[in-house]
Amino acid sequence: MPKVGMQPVRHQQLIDATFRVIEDSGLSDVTLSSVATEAGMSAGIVSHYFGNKDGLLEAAMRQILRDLREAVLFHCIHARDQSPRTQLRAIVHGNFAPSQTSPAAMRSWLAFWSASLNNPQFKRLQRANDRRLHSNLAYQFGRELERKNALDAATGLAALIDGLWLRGTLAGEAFDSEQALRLSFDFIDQHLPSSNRALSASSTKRKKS
Amino acid sequence: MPKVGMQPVRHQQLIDATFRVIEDSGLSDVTLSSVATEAGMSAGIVSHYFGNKDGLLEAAMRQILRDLREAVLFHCIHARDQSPRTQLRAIVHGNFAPSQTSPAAMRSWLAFWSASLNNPQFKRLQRANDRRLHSNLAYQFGRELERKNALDAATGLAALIDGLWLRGTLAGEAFDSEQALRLSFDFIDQHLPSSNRALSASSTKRKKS
Amino acid sequence: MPKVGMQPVRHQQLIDATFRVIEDSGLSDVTLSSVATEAGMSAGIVSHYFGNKDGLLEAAMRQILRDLREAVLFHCIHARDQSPRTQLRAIVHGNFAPSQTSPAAMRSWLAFWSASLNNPQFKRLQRANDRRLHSNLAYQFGRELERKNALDAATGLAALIDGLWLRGTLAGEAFDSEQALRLSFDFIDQHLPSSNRALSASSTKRKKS
Amino acid sequence: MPKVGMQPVRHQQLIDATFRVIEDSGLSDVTLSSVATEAGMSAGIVSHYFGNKDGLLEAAMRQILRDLREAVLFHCIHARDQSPRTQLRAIVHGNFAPSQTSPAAMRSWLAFWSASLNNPQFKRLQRANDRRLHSNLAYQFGRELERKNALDAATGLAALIDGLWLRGTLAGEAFDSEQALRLSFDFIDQHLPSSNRALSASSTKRKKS
DNA sequence: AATGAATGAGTCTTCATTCAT
DNA sequence: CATGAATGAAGACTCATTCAT
Repeated sequence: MPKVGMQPVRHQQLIDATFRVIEDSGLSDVTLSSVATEAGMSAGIVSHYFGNKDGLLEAAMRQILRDLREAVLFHCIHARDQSPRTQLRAIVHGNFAPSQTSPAAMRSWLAFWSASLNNPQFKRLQRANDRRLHSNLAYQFGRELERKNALDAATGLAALIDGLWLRGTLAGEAFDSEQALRLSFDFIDQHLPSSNRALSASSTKRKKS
Repeated sequence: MPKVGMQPVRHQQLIDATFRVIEDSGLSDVTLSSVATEAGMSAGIVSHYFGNKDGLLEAAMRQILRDLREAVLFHCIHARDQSPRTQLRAIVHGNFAPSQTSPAAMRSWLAFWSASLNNPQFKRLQRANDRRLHSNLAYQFGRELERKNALDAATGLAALIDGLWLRGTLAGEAFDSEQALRLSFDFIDQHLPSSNRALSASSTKRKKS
Repeated sequence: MPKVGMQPVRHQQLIDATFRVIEDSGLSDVTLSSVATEAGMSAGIVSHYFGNKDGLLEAAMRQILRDLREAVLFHCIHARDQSPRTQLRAIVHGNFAPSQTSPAAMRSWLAFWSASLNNPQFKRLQRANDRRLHSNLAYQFGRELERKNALDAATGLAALIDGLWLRGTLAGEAFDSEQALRLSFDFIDQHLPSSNRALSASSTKRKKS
Repeated sequence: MPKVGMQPVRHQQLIDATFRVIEDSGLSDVTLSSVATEAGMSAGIVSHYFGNKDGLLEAAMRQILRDLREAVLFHCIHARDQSPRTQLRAIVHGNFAPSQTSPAAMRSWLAFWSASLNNPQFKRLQRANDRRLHSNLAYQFGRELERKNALDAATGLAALIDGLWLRGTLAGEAFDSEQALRLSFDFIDQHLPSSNRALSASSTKRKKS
């Protein structure tokens, strides 16, 4: 009973199953069988839809990247205003969206990063993503800072975001989004001209002497 | 040609070979054969010395962690003075030491991080390392800041270091130590009380309007 | 050429191949490759069907045990009458049935016995089999003898059967079923009350003095 | 410090170690390393003394056979008298001597039997042993019975002994020597002319009707 | 005499992939 | 469209054996 239009559905089901396997046992346990079983399908199905294992993994990585893009876009669109500070905060928010801080997502990101070091295709996808974040941040910082400083601020904030995310992932506990946001916002405030910084509640205080 | 006292030598040769394989082809290509071949020995030798593959990988990870500890320690000991700012800079310096930013080291770190998500032993080692960095930073910040702010500054700087390191690794080009140091030092200066910050040459400048 | 419903067929083919290998070269030469080759299949097939080597061996042992049960049952059902003497003879007959005295069967039994000393699963199967034989014998002897004597007779006959079987196996020549039956039947006659024994033609004769 | 005359000592130590390994983990775990470790020596020592693994195992089997011969001989020599019945009992006693019913001995016998099916050298040793038992028994029975009957009695008693021994071994509990002796003695009494049998205390009793 | 370092062949097991149905 | 049987290559691990010291 061949059904028409099953392709996109099956694709999605298999990709979702892949993430569940990654979450449960890591990338090294992603076998075509385990994914097929997790998806409730037969062993040969993955090759049928994705050609081979790499095809599946690439599709999974593209999914993750798309999720991130959409999360960032969503926060930027729904931001209170278009000011650099608000937009920067929105970008940060998108990067720490639940879809990115779930255990499955965190494990997958790390796995893909690791894989990207030796897989040209993964590397391409991952670098495009890196550059997009940096360029978005640089654009917003650039609206208030000199280009050189804006680039540094963007590099710093991008690193801070990734670092917070990485340490959160490796910590083994649920991701502390609140702290991540606070530290990122502080960084933004400290780099944007002081008029904005005044609004920040969490400026660093000197120790009582 | 069996010689006595070869154990430590062979250990080191095999661990070095492991890093070379990781650098060339990634953790997933670390095979007992590939390591043995790289080391110019026979296939059974790894099990002979490390019990099994996990034993080898654990030894390799311990090596990396030890290298990092020693790099940090070295910079702290040889720092100009004991001031928080100098010591913080020394810690940063250690984390970006050549032994940590070589392609082999960067790939290995990423591989071990990824593996630590599903390997309890790796996770333990990695978390101990994370905590050491954070506690070192918190101690130095704590000499000038209130405890709460010191902890936040430590978390932020640790994240910034890891993030710079991570993005440098993924960038696929030689690591830009100079930039990493500059951005980290800026972070330190911006969190330590202003008397010290005045010395910083790279303060953020407002865009010429 | 994947066909549906091959499972039971393949199972049997592989078990048969296992027995052939045991017959030809002993249990220690039962290799997944050797079995697969003997069965005309590929190396990975055994794991596919039996999970692992132990699964195959256990299936083979179960087969042997089932064959014995069926041989005994067959002789008991087709026995001339239900008298203890006839039924005991039937049990003996079943134990020396051709399916149990073929070289393949004899080697396999010995191999499994040996293995059962260190393999709990094998030991369980083998002990259940031992107990069944003993309890069957004890039941029949019990119809004519006091319980204590019946148990002793059962133990003795079971031992005699196994011993004849064992020595026949180790002798290296074709199993002498006729002798085994005669000696076993004598044992039965000597333990059942004399009214039955009178029928026996092979009573022990005193040496002519 | 090379010592003279160590050879026989080392030989014995290694053979003893072999039996301990067989007792603990079965013949399949007898590796040159495990034996050497058990003997407190180095890995290469077995090859040094026995040439190769088969040499060790053959020496071990010879030891077991010698132990049996000596146990039988001991009981025959120290028997009360030279009557066939007493001598047959002595032979039985020897076969169930502690040195033969220890767990180590039982496991070793079974292992060697199994191995003898495919190892010509083992088969030779084992068959010589079988024949010796049978011929000893046949000689004693032959002093009272016609040759044909004596041979049958010998075959039956040999089988009974081996069967009792085998079932005792497989039972997994400590060997019940008392029962084995009683059943064997009964067999002897039932085959020797009745004048001797009258002495037997355990004649089979008819069930109370 | 004795050690133990080193080798390399052999075995079990896993898996991506193919393909007849 | 979908299944799952079958293959065969590759990897981890074991172990008998050799041999320089």
